[in-house]
Amino acid sequence: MTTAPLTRRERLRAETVEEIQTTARRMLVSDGYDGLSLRAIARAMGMSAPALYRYYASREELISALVDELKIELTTALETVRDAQPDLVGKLLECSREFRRWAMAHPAEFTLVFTSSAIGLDRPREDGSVDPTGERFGNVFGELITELYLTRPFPILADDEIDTLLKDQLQEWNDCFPQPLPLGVTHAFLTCWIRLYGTVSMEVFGQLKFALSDAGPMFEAELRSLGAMLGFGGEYRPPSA
Amino acid sequence: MTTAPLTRRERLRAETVEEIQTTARRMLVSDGYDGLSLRAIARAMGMSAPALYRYYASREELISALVDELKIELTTALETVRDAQPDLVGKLLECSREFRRWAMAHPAEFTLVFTSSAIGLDRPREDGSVDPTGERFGNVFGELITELYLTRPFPILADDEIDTLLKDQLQEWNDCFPQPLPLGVTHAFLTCWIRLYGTVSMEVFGQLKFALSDAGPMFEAELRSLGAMLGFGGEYRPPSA
DNA sequence: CTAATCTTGCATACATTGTTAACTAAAGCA
DNA sequence: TGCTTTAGTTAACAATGTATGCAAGATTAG
Repeated sequence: MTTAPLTRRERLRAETVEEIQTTARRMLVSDGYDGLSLRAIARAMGMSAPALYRYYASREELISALVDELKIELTTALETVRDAQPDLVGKLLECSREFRRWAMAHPAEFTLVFTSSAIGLDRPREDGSVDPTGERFGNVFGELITELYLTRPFPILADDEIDTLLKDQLQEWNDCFPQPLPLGVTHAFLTCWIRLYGTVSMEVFGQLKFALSDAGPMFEAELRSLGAMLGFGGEYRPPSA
Repeated sequence: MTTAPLTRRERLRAETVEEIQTTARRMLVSDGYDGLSLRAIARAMGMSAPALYRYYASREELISALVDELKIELTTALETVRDAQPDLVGKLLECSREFRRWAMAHPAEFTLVFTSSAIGLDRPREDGSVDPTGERFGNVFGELITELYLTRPFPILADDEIDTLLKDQLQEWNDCFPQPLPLGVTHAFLTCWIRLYGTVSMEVFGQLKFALSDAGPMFEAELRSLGAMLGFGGEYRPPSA
């Protein structure tokens, strides 16, 4: 983007902001969401609490920034895994696995990010624009499904098999895409995403414990089933690790 | 259960407990989870905050009790809808819809109940027993799927199509059931539950807004698809209302 | 180089929270 | 009648988010 000839002050400020974020994250991980207090962060940094107000207007804003940073980290992890895979099927399988891997490795962070709306963060942006971080995250899977369909189309619902009300909404969303796609593809993407997100979030939130002690194999089974739905069932392969 | 000849004091106490719960719920709905403070509840009841400690050992315990009451309310709503439907397909469709309906009508309560593990409530019970409320809730759908399979079996995975690790876990869970079932049924139940819960929770948590302005039609599409998976695709019927 | 300004931090203060302790009055029971 | 249990009170403590005003350092203008 814009080449940044940082002045000395700006550099120090950026470093402080960075330290605040990492400290906040450390507190989140060690003490949970409740331990994520301004004063605790300041204390851990050897600062006074009001000093943090030089960097964030409120605790809420600080946490929002943290959420954003975590979303970016997760997205970057997905993109890295994607770019390391040679073929499309590998990209889809490994990105899905990386999503779960990240969630399981960072349950506190995952919980914060994906319940931020429930906590009251993630208020709709005042200027009505789209959250760019969220969009970049969504694009990882969106682009993969798109490319999959364009290069080796999988069976989808015909337009007249989709309920009218749903069709209108899918159409509206579709209109935001760079290239137009059959609505059935959009629908398939949503279904897949619901199952992927559902499985992972239920596991992290402990909502599968009633049935499964380790949801990993169930996740793989879902993945296999999703692969079949997307027409590459035969090319499913277990995780390399 | 046990016939309860309530003494006067016990009756008054029960009424107070009841009032605390309803007040707490009112605060939750009006002010969100953050507004759910001991002092606010006491204030709204015209009591002093420490008085609440005669009824609950801590704020956390009070909220846990509220979560439990809400779970019971939701489960009862599901059971009522189930018992009002004459046939099995109707029970399954309408129970699923009632789950979503309750969630949409009570988003604050739904969020509290289904993120309670994320908040740190729902700690495993000290005596290692199973949460009876959770079990009763799970049984609603569990029993319906069971009866569905027993009366009109749907296609399931054969045992040797299920990964060994997963099979072991399903078997272990299966052993808790009154009647033994093929593991494929258990697996189908989990898949369905993940999609049902996934769709509803994502809608309530605002995680589908990026694509859909009203997730109702998508929910119906999921329901139709689940019905097909369970062998009653042809008998799908739209909501009566 | 000096003086004005901007930035970053501090200590203090305030209202609010969960929780504990000490106390009081009423209810129930011998 | 007297003793115990219960349900409530007020006062206090520690911790939180946040607002204010001040001091010292960094940066910049003249």
